[in-house]
Amino acid sequence: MAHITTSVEYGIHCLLWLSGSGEVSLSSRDLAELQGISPSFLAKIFPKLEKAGIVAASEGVRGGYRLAKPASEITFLDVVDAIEGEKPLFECQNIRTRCAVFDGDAPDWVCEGICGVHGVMLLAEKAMRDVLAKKSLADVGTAFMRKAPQSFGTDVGTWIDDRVKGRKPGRTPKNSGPPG
Amino acid sequence: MAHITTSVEYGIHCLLWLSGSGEVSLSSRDLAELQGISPSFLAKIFPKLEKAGIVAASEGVRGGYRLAKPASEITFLDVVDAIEGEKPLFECQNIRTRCAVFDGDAPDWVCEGICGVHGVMLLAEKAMRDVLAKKSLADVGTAFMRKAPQSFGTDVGTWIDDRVKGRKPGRTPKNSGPPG
DNA sequence: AAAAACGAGGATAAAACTAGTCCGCGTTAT
DNA sequence: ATAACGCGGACTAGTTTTATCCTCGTTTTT
Ligand code: FES
Ligand code: FES
Repeated sequence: MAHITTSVEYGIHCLLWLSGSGEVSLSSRDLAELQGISPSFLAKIFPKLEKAGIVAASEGVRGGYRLAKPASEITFLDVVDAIEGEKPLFECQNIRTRCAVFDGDAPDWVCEGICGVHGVMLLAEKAMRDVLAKKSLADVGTAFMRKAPQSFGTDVGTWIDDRVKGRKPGRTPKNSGPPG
Repeated sequence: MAHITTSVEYGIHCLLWLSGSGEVSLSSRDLAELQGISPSFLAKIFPKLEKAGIVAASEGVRGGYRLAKPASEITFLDVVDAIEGEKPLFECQNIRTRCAVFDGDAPDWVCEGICGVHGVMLLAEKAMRDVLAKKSLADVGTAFMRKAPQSFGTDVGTWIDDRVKGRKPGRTPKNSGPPG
C-alpha cells in the first residue's frame, strides 16, 4: 500500500452508496453521475472490487453492482488492498549490501534478517493496516446517514428514478430528442 | 507523507553512518560512495536534512555533515517529514459535495466536519506516524552495530583514509595518472 | 430479432511524481 | 590558486495516477 489514492476515495464512497441501496443493483454509470465523478474511470475500479469479492456484478440491461457481503464485513483494508493491490508502504532497496568496503561481495552477517530500518517501516505499515482493518463500511455509513435529513433519501430516490427514464431533474436534458 | 521513498532509505542509512562517526564530518560524496549509491542524488537529500535541523553542514574542503543532535533524539518521523515534506497519506477530494442531487450547490450539513472516510484515513496515518515518532536512529543503529564484527569498523576506517588519499583499496584506480 | 443498457478489458494520453544527472555558484583548507 | 566541499536550479527518463475511448460479450426490453 503505497499512497492511498483518489481511486480508493471513489471506491469507498461508491460502496457506501451501495450499502444504502439494499439489494438493488446500481450501475457504475449511475454511481459516477450521482457523485459527479468520471464514469469511465469508475468503470476501471469496479472490476477490482468484484475480483476481491467485495461486490457482485450482474450483466446486461438493468444490471450493475451490489455488495457481495454485509457492509459490516467489508473493511477499509479490504477495499484499499483490492484497489491498490497490496503495494508496500516502503520498498527496501537493500542498500546495506552495497557498502564499498565489501567491494561487491557482502558477507553473511549483513544479509541476515531484514534491515533494522526496514523493520521500523514494516511496523509503521502494520499499525496503519491495523487501523484500516478495524473500520468497516458500516462504521462510517451510519455516521453519514445520521447527518443527512430525511428529505435526502427521497431526493436520491427520485433522482435515480428520473435518471432511469433518461431525464435529470432541474436541468435541460441534452438528448431529449432528435432535432427537428 | 505519501509513500516512503527510496530517498528516505538513503537518508536514514546515511544518518546511521554519521551517528557512528562521532564528531567527524563526512561529505555527501563520501557517504554515497561508501554505500554504493548516487552521489548527485544524495546531494539533493542532505540540504533538506539540514533545514530540518537534523544535520549540520560545514562548507569548504574537508567539510561535510555531522548530526546536529544526538541520534537518540532524531526520530524516523523527523527524517521522513524532512525529506518528503509532510505530504498526507490520503488527499480527500471532497467528492461528497459533488452529489448530483445537490446540483452543484451542496447544503451545509454535507460540508460540516470532515468526511467519515477521510477520518478513518487520518486515524490510519496517525497510527503510522506514531510508530515512526517512537523510533530513533539510536534504536536501530545499536542493533546494526551488534551484528557487525570488530573488523568491520577498522575496515571502514581504512577505506575512508584511503579515499582521502584518492585511492580505493582492492581495485585499479581509473584516474591514477595520465597515460604515457 | 433488434436495440439498448450493462460489465470487462485493452489502448492511449496527459499530468504528476520519482530517481537521477549536470552545471554553476560561493566557501574554505591547503 | 586550486581542489574539495555544500547549495541550488535546470534538466531528463521512467513510472504511476487519472482519465478517455472503443470494442466485445451479456442480458433485458421492445
Ligand atoms: S537496506 Fe533497505 S532499509 Fe536498510
Ligand atoms: S469526501 Fe473525501 S473521503 Fe469522503
